[in-house]
Amino acid sequence: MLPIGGNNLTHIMSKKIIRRESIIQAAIEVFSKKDFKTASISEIAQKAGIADGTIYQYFKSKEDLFFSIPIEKTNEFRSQLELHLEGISGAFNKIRKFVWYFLYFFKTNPDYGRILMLEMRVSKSFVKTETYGFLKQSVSQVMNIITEGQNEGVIRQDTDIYVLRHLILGILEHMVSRWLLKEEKYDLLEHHEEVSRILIDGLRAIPPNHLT
Amino acid sequence: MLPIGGNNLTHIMSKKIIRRESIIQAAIEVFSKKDFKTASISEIAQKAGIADGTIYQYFKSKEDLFFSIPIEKTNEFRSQLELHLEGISGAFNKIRKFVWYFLYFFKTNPDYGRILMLEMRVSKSFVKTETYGFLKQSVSQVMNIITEGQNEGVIRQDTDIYVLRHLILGILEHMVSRWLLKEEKYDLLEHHEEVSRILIDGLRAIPPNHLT
Amino acid sequence: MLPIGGNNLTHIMSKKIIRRESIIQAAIEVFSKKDFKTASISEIAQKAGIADGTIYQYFKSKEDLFFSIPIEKTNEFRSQLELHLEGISGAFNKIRKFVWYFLYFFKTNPDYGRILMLEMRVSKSFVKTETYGFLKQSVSQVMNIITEGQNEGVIRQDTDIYVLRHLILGILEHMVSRWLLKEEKYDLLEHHEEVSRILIDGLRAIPPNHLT
Amino acid sequence: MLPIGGNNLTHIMSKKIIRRESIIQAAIEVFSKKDFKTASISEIAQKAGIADGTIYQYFKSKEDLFFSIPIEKTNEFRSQLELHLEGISGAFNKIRKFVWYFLYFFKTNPDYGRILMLEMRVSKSFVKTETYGFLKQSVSQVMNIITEGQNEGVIRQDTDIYVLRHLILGILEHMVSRWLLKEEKYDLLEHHEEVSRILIDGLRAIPPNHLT
DNA sequence: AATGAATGAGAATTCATTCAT
DNA sequence: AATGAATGAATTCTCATTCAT
Repeated sequence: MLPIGGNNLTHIMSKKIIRRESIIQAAIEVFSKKDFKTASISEIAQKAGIADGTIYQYFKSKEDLFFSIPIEKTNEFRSQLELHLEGISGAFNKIRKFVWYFLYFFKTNPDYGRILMLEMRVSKSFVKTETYGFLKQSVSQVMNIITEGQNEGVIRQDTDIYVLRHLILGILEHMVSRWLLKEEKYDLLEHHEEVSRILIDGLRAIPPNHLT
Repeated sequence: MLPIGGNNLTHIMSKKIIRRESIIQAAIEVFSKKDFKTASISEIAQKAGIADGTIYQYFKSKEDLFFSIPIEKTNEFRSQLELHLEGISGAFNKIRKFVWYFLYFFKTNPDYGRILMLEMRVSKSFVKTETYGFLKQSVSQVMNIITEGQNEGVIRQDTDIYVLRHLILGILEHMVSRWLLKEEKYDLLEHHEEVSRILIDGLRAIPPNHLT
Repeated sequence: MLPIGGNNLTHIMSKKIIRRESIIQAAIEVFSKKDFKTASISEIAQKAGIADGTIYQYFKSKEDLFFSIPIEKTNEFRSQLELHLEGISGAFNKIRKFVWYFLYFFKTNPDYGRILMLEMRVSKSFVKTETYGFLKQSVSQVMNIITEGQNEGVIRQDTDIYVLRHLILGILEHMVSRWLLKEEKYDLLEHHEEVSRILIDGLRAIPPNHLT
Repeated sequence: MLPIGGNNLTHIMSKKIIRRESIIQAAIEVFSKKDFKTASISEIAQKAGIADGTIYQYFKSKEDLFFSIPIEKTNEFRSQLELHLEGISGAFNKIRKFVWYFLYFFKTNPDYGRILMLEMRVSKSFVKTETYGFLKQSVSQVMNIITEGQNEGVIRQDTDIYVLRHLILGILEHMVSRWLLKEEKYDLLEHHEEVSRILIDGLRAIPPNHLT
């Protein structure tokens, strides 16, 4: 027979975790439709099926709840990306996969995309958050791939590595943002191959004879 | 001597126009520091040196005022850009100039940049505005340059022209946004040549032998 | 004919002052029935016949409104007291009058009394207010009377003057407080002569032969 | 050996009493820092090392807990006072001792003083409490002393005995209140002799020749 | 045309109290 | 008996907008 106390504790813990996650899920739905100021705690509580006050047992404030959203989502992104990159060799192949996965992730998480791309990414207070630091780390894989490509000799070394990262992420974030603003009316993955191709040609070492 | 009536009318008209512009100028200052919800009509009125109620003689609502900001700024951007492209031949040279001018414009207009890049570009209601359509036109020059390059045979034709445009603007907007969020702590023009080079290599027709 | 502008301005000013006073009057009524925390801005606004928000055009906050109450009341107290002391000579006669007037003032201003005696006088944050300093000044007349009596040689000089002041005010405040807590069921002025007599005997110089 | 059941019961009983007292002790600490409304049950529970809900096993409500505070403290005051008066003869000597003990008690119990003097003494609902009646009894010793003095012929009989009591308690309560509001920055006992002297001179029968 | 006083809807947050475990 | 999660009522203050002057 298992000890009742331990069992009970576990049960309570998981109940708390489940509720916390259900609040975050409700928050994602609400914040993806209205901006931070416009969205209301009441609406989130209602969607989560709990009382307004209960939210404050799990989060210090509306802002705390808001900034808690990316944390689990980022973990999901990062761990899945790792799986997808598994077994792929060559920097360019990895970049192709990264481009695809980035777009795929937001295609399948448009609500979260709206929050991250159209709200947070653009908020000065978010940049000061620790969540932001956490998020930046999470795309550090891009940096690794670039470095790998430079070591392989296939990616140009005449350019600041941060500039290259900005290029890649800038393009991808822009694509996702436009797609969301256009209300997801087309397939976000549609052009992923073309985009990869151009990106890779831009990054490639030993560029072709300049004619211009 | 001109008829007094007409003179008077002109005088009144210009007074109205001048006041309208002074309101917009005040709005740019205020909206660049606070987001749409946080900024207050009162503060704008105070900065413009008029009464709160007076703003409603010139603009239907807070939103109307907000969305009126880009119009004159866009005209300025477009006309100046034309001057800068004057006399330059070759699609790649024009792209280099466009990249430079785009960054230069926001380097010298950071307040407007904050509003356009960190607020409007990301607002669903803005996308539905006629101002948005107007803004899109204003970067149509990029499209012309791309087409020109394709006709010259120097820009790849295997890729959707809209995708190419997104690439260019996505990178530039991303650069400006990051710079603004980092509180303009570095020189926005710092990397403009590297960025142009990579962009052009990515766009270039007859890409080099693929080794990957 | 008087200048319209001036007339108009005066008119507006007095309207603002009148409204301010009507808010304070409503606040006195409400705060005298409920303590600071329990009383609500809504109730005050309703009693003043205006919208909740209007109060915030006249007072920065609930606290600001609360602490604004004593200011005009204190002015009233002080100026009336001066009139009542006019023409009275002799420190003891003045003390008798002061005792009478103090009790009389709160007998005729019980609502204000409840606020001052049962709320403010007992609040640590009030002691830090400038209103508190203002209030202390307002009873400085007591000090003058005591000093006068000491110079006349009729009031004892073996005791700290502040102690004497505390004695007088302590007794009077206590009488008012008890009377208010007992819901004004008896006449506050009932014992004013006895109290004066005892007080004066306590203060008197050349005390009688101590037998104890 | 005593029967186990009885022992156990006693044990349980005392455990309940001890916990009740520890809650009251925690309440004194918390209520002395914040007023009734501002103090929270949560904070009291935390300070007592128990769960919020547990408090409601010992007290009906927050108010009930609040008003339970003075009961034991009053018993302490009364019994100690009796000891201090023991063996002292003469009404004036007793008054001197009473003044001293009153101030001494609050000097050594400032937390309770804050609650009694700055909160309860001023609360209309407290006056209706049975605790209030109990408290009033506890200072009935003053009445006894006054009567004693009148019988001895040393205390004036031309004045209502309740007025005399109010005088004494009013002065003492005022002294304690001021001292607490001034954050105990000086010695509360500093002036106790002067105060006694003046009080006694005020109360004394056959007052000196009135010159006024 | 300009003013600015008045409006009143709206929202985050706190906390005493309950009750299932 | 003890717990502490959940409740939901209650309140201050802000601010876009209106409208009488």
